[in-house]
Amino acid sequence: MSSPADTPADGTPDHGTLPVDGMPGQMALPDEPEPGTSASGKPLPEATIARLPVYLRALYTLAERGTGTVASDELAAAAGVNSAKLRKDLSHLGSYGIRGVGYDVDYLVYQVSRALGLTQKWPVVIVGGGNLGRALANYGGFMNRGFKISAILEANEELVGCQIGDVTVRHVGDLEDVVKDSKVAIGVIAVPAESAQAVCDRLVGAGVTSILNFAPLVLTVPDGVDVRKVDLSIELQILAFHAQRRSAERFGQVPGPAAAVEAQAVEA
Amino acid sequence: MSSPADTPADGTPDHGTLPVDGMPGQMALPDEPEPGTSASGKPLPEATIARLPVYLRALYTLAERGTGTVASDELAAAAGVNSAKLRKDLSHLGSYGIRGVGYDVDYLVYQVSRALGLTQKWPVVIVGGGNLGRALANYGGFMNRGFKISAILEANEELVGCQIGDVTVRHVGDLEDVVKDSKVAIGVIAVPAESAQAVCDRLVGAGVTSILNFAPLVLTVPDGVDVRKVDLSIELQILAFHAQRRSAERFGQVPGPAAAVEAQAVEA
DNA sequence: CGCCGTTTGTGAACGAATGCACAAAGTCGG
DNA sequence: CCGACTTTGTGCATTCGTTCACAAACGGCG
Repeated sequence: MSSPADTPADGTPDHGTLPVDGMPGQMALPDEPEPGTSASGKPLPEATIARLPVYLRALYTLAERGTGTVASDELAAAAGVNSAKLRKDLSHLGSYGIRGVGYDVDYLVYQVSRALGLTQKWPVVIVGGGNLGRALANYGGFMNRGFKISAILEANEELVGCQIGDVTVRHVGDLEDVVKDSKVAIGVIAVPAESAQAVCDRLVGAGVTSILNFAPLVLTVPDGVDVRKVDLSIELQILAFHAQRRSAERFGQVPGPAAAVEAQAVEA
Repeated sequence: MSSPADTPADGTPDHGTLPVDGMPGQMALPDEPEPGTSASGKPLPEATIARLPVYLRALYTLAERGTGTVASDELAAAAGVNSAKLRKDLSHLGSYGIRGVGYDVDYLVYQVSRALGLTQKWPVVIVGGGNLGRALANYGGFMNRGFKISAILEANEELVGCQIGDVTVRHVGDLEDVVKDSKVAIGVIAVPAESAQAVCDRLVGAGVTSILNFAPLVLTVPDGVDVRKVDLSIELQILAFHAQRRSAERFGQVPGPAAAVEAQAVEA
């Protein structure tokens, strides 16, 4: 826990050549807050947690570009948020910036990763080897940082045995074995809505406590299981709402999709 | 409020055979609020807008099951939210429930659809014919309600000409033509991060004002263009955070993915 | 060594969203 | 026609999140 032996950026910080993955060499910290709690002992605000991955991605991009330190303004711009918000978010993790200078990129990558629990690789099982499952498996550089695909499972016999990335598709019957053998705690559901609840039940039964659901339905799970959903069409519908709203402002009355474009074309 | 000529469920409601698509027969309304504004003239809360698609999906499910009316409790349960929240959300659209009874399902489907601007079909162009683009095109019943895929565009010559669902993949060079010809107002970016900004610029240049971005980077757009992003890995990272937090509660110290499952197995 | 410009971290004001609890408004049975 | 029961719609208190604005802290320079 303690052992404040070395400073964050130890003596000669080797910016430029950076170990983008894993924690930098010997970065034991002054005092690190408990996982999941802010520096003050209070739990991290949910809104902050949701933004940390965005910051992390921006930080990786900066790191790859060789940026050693970054000010909150720049990082905020790269992440697409307000700089005050960014500073408050980061302050919940601890005081990891240097006044008058900014944040050490590598150091912050490590701190944010640690806060999110990504210093180790979580084994993940993807159920569903269709287009969506394949897209997920190939999400590449970002899926792989902090996660490892233990298996891709599929009911369709024809797909079993296929290679997706460096993972071979196995039959969904192996679900329980995979979860047990690889100590999988996170399951991803990428199957049609009809079979989603059944898959969910099996995942939970096998011991999975975190589920990411891509199927368009509300899953029922027992207490203690964490479900998050990603709906590919909800965001589209929100866009439609705003588009309608914008075009309704130009005209007096109800617009319709086509009118939206005409209005836009007229003004351009 | 005014002109109570026809009740929502007119005389003999033909529940069971329902025109799931489109607005029910002759449901002219007492007074409909402007698109994008609540019944009181104030704009709809953003949080409400984000939940309307969820309600809509739950309503469609109920409608297919032949449910004629539904109480806020049931609908809330089906949508996975608090019933008070649901009622408040719906009240922003207008007073479309019947006290002591509940909501007429078909009628509410129409009202929510109208609020979201889904009474007409928005033409959408999907850029990227990879796994993700295909998954989107096949999202089926929910992608199609309120949206119509004008084209799927792809740079890889080998994929051009393929059939995805009932749409033929065209070359990305046709982007401007497609947008112009079909009066597309919504573009979906499903290409690798490297080319996403370039695609975005072309979409905006062609007149698209709403963009749904699946590429893992922050897009830069001029004012007046609405961008929403869906990041397949962010939700996973949030799950990792909570999983870490849960397992940290059981033990005293920093856990790691494997420990999480062990803890879970022990208690089960 | 002390001053100056810069940038963080945060208290405080504001605004948005949630959830409670209940009156108003409807149905249904008698 | 009335009274009991059900369910909506909403005022209110509270919690959560955002934004402002500034003091405290840092590096660098003369």
